[in-house]
Formats: sequence, C-alpha cells, structure tokens
Amino acid sequence: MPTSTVENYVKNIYTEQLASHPRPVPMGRIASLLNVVPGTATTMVKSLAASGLVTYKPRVGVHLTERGEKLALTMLRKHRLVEVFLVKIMGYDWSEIHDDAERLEHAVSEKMLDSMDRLCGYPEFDPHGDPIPSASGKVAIRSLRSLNTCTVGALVVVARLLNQETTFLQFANAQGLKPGTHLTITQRIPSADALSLKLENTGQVVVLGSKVAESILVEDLEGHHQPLADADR
Amino acid sequence: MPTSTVENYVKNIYTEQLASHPRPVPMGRIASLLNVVPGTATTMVKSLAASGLVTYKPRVGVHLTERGEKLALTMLRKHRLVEVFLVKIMGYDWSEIHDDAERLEHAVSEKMLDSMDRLCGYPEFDPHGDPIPSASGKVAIRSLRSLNTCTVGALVVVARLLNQETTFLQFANAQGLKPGTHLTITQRIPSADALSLKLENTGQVVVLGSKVAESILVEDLEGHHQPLADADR
DNA sequence: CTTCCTCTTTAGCCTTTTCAAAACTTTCAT
DNA sequence: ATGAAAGTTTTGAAAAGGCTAAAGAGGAAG
Repeated sequence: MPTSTVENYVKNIYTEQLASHPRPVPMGRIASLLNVVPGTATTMVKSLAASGLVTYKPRVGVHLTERGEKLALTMLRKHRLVEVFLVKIMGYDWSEIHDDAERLEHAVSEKMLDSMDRLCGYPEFDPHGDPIPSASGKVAIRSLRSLNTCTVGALVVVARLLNQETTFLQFANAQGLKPGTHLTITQRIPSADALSLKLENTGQVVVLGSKVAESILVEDLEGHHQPLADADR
Repeated sequence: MPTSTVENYVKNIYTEQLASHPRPVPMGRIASLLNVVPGTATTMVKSLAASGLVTYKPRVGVHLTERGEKLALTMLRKHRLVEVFLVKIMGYDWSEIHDDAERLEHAVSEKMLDSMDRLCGYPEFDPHGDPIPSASGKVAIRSLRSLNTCTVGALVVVARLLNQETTFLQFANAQGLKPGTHLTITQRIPSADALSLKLENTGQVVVLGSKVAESILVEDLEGHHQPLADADR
C-alpha cells in the first residue's frame, strides 16, 4: 500500500500534469506544491520512479506512468467525494472542507467510499465544481470558459472555482459566487482591470478583479457562443 | 500534535490499565497489544515518558499521566463515535466496523467529530456497548455482569461485547446476540462447560461455551439481583 | 545459594521522509 | 562565448518507528 506521502505526490503531479501538458512536471513545481525543499522532491520522485509510479528524467521533470495515473485518479475520487460528503451529509460549508478532506482521503476504505457515493446520490462534481473520477477512472469533461473571457451582457452559470485557497473560497462564498449561481456580466472596466456582474437570484452586484475572474469558470446559458479565447485544455 | 502511533499506544495503555488496575501495565502486554517486538515497545514508551504522557518504571511498567489519560479518552471517544457513525449513518454492519474505525479515528477533526455526534443523536454507547467518553472526558459507568454469572431462569438484556475480534463479532451477530437483545438463561451444562439461552424476540436457542459467555456482558431485566461474582471494575 | 527461564532492555541497523547547504547544469543575455 | 541567475541534484544529518539479536535482571526451583 502506498503511504499517504506517496498518495499526495502522485495526486499533485497528476493535477499539475493536466496544466503543463505535454511537457513533464519540473521538480521545482512539485516541491512547492508539496511544501518541501527541492532536494526532498528529488529524493521522493526518485523513489516514486523506483516503484513504477512515475518516469523521471533528471533535470527535466516527471510524468505519471499508467499505474501512477490510476492511483492519482483514485485519490482524486476520494478527495472530491469526501468533499461532497462533508457538505451534503456532515453539514460543512463548502468553503471550509478542504483541510478535513485532505486528511480523510487517506483514511477512507473502498467500502466507505461506496457508502459515501450512495449517500450523496452518485455526484459527478464536487462542491467546487471539480469533476469526480468514476470508480473506473473516467473523468467527465466539460467545456467551460473563464469569467474573464465573457462578453458584456452574457448570461452564464458558475460551474467551477479553480482556486482552492480558503480565503478565496470564503470571499467567493460571501459574494454568493458558487457553482450553480446564475449571473450576467454587466460591465467591463479595463482601467481598473475589473469586471462587474449581477447575480440573477439576489440581484446583487459584484465587482471582481481580473485575477479573481480568471479562476472562476462558467458555462453559457444562452446561445451566444462567441469564442474569445481558449479556456480549455 | 501526537502521531497516530502515539495515539495508538496511549489508547491501548488506557484500556489495559483499566484491567490491570493498580499495577502498572507491563511492557510485554503493550508490545503484544500493538503487534510490535518488546524492544520497540520499550523505545516508544521511553519517548512517551519523555513527552509526559506516561510514567515509566524500568522492568516494572507504565502508567498514564493525566495528560496521557486525557489523550486516551479523546481517542476512545473518536473511535467509538466513529463506530456508531459507521453503523447509523454509513450503513455498516456492527460486526465489521472495527478496522475502518481504527483508521478513521486518527483523521477526524474536532469539527467532524461534533457533526458525527449530532447526526448520531449524541449516543452514550457504541455498537458493541462500550461507553463513549464525553467531550470533557467523562465515562458512563454501568454495573454489568458477565453472562457466565447469571442463574438459570434469569431474564437479561445484552449490554456489551468485550471481545472485538471480527470472527467473534460475526459469530455473535449470526446468533442474534447484540447489545439490546433480550434473552433468558434456560440451562447450564457444567459437563460441557456450556450455557443455553433463548432469545426473547426470535425464540431461537443458542448454546455458548463459557469462554464466549464470559465476554458477553448483560444487564438484569427483572428484580432478581442475585450477586454471584464481580463483573465490574 | 546457584541455576534456569522469562521478561526487559540495549545495541546496532534499516526505511521513510525531511532539511540545510554545497555542488552542479542549463539557459540567457550581453 | 561567457558568466551570472535559476533550477536541480548531492551530501550529510536527523526524527520516527520498526526489527534482530545479544545481554541483563529477577524470581522460582532445586
């Protein structure tokens, strides 16, 4: 059985690999994701390579092997299912689930996972809008766009929050911006690098910096479909 | 924060201390409870003593300090509350909760524990009938007697199973012997060292060896109250 | 009062995971 | 092309837990 340290390395390499795509994941990235000094990452990655979870090219970077990817998907499934469970069953607020999920994901058995899945109604997405891999390792793909790429006047629904930091999540939560929220882009203020939105249900107006808007992914609600940039992978 | 290894040592020393009472817990006992060689137990106990969780007299044994006892009660509370949770919320059978509880107890936060407590209706006993320490560390005391000490004809209710082994639990479960089961002692067969019982609700007759009967604690249902031996602490 | 036998401790090693600091490689700009 | 900056790897050490094997202590039994 892999230790929880190994599980964390593999999970983080997986999500990073999605972003850095054909290029391998560099050591520095791994070190900072896992909050260790670079030397530690080198040592660990060599041992991951020795157990056949990654391929490692010195001074270049890391790629998950098939086995590594499978383990990563299992961990992602556990993590995200635990998150849903904490919100739907345990009564957590969706902005405060991350830390507990991070610990629990290493302690839940397959049996426990099945129970959680059933109790939550076999969800496809976690409370941040991240897709939950199926037991067989399949991940639902949606074509979402960043709020940043939307034209003024567009009616969209929030689908996914990319930034998992507690402070960001609490901010988004306080503004009423969570997956499922319908909103219209009312104004773009280039001088302030900002975006103004109106929430459909409450009518509340929210102004966001483009940095924030970038990590909020939405889905178009009307037949607009004007492509401004690529926000997918 | 204590590691889960430390948590396990302290928890096991606590329950063992209840049994060996005024005498300190010997090293050999600790080693076998934790499935390690004696030398390992010695090393760990010395480090527990250094962190102020136990007092250790070489070649004699170990006693929990106040701090150690507090930690032990916290772990016992976590373990037993998790067990209730697995049965009442997650749909586990009460005979198969031990292993998962053993892993989860080290991963649940205070917040999670509170949620579980609320969801389960603030239970006082776990599915085996073991008392759940309160958040402040108080343990409910019941005066129970072993099934072995009951007279023929007595009507009793099963209150607690002392043996936590899966095989024993599955056997008890299959026989319908779980906390809450009402039964009458119908016969005592000294030649076979056995005891015959009739379950009140199903009418099923069960024959137990005295070894098994010893680890089943019951509560008298009628005003019989004939003390045969001591089964408390 | 020795001699065993049992239990406990010591000693020496191993594995994981981490850190700090030194020693490279690459890359990039001049 | 060269020399510094940036990113990586090595080296040496430490903490936590565990094991094996040898050595010690103490009580029971002759």
